[in-house]
Amino acid sequence: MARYRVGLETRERILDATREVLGELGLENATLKAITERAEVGAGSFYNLFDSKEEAVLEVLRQAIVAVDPDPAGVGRESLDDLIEAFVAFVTGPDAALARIYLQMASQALSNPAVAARLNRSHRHRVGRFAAAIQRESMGVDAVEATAHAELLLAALMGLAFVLVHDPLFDFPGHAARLPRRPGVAAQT
Amino acid sequence: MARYRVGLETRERILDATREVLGELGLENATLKAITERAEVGAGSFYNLFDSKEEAVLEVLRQAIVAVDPDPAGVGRESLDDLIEAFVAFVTGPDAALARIYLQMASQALSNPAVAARLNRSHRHRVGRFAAAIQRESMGVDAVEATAHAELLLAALMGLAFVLVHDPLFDFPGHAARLPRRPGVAAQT
DNA sequence: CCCATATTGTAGCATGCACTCAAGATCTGT
DNA sequence: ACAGATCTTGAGTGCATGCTACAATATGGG
Repeated sequence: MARYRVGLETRERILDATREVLGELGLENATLKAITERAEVGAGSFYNLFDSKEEAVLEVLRQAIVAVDPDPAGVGRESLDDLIEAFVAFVTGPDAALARIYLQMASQALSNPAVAARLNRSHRHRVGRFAAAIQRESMGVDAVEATAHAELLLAALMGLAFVLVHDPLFDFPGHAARLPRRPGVAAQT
Repeated sequence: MARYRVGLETRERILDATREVLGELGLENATLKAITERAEVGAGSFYNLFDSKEEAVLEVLRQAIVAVDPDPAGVGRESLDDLIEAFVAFVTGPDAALARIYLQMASQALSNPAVAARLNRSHRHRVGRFAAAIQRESMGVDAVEATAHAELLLAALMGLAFVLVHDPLFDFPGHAARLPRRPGVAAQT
């Protein structure tokens, strides 16, 4: 739709505003008014560049899903520390808005099967990456054990991220650093 | 407001319906219509027993916060296994609706400081209980270390609970059982 | 038997939302 | 500089939905 330079710039400005609003106010309050006011554009301008509000929102949600699992080129090479560090950077870095959006999606999915399925795929993929790194670093660990540990690590990272969002003073990087890098002793049967 | 037996019963029925609707449809879709239909009650009847919709909803949210941290009498006595088991029971047992509601609140809180503060208090209290149990069972662990480990355990439990909600086939109890009961080796500095 | 309470469901009111449109401003290639 | 395409505006439309009140009827209980 956008052909002129100004149009493309406005489009970006609207997407930025959408991302900020989603991160700060949540999906529910991400109304057209909130987005257009933040972007400093008229409603008509929005609809010149997007077919619907949904279109802009979905674009940002896609960004969030991608951002949580960055650098796909590194698959098969990166260390567990790298992966954890990347997650910490995702949550505490400049993309924190996307992280908040991702967490919101996680709960939004409670009552939205389509979102849940999408997140699940993304989640399983990340579990695979973590598990592969674990196996690479801790030999003698079989795939099942590595996957289980990966699941624990990711669950803990997500849980810690929630605490951080509720309490901005929470030392997220410190706790993430304490996470056990290799599977612990087997659980009692 | 309710004086007669039938009134009190209807009140309970409405609260049950509110809990179910909140768990299944989420806070957003917990409309008066949804609640009264589920409870098989007219709208007027609802307002004879509650002053507002908010009143019923808040009552259920309170239930969820209490349910996540049960048996306050046991404080100072229970084992870490007990605490973890209680959380597993909370998430997988008959109160699963309350668990889902609790998880929803966790994200609702992203854009609601009042809710966030309330959850934070509840969370810190549970961290304290977990940390105390850890110290009781693993001697030689100082309070700081125990608290940090408690934070990790609770974060992991929350994270695993989210996975379970997204994927009903997820083996939540199995993964919870794998959680390390004592702090691991100190993190690298 | 009588009054207090409970129940119904429709109607009212307000709100807020996504989206449209006609008119004028701005761009950009030529 | 021109002309047509693109961009922008912002009040306005229509719709959906929500919460709540009310007057009439039914039920409970002492």
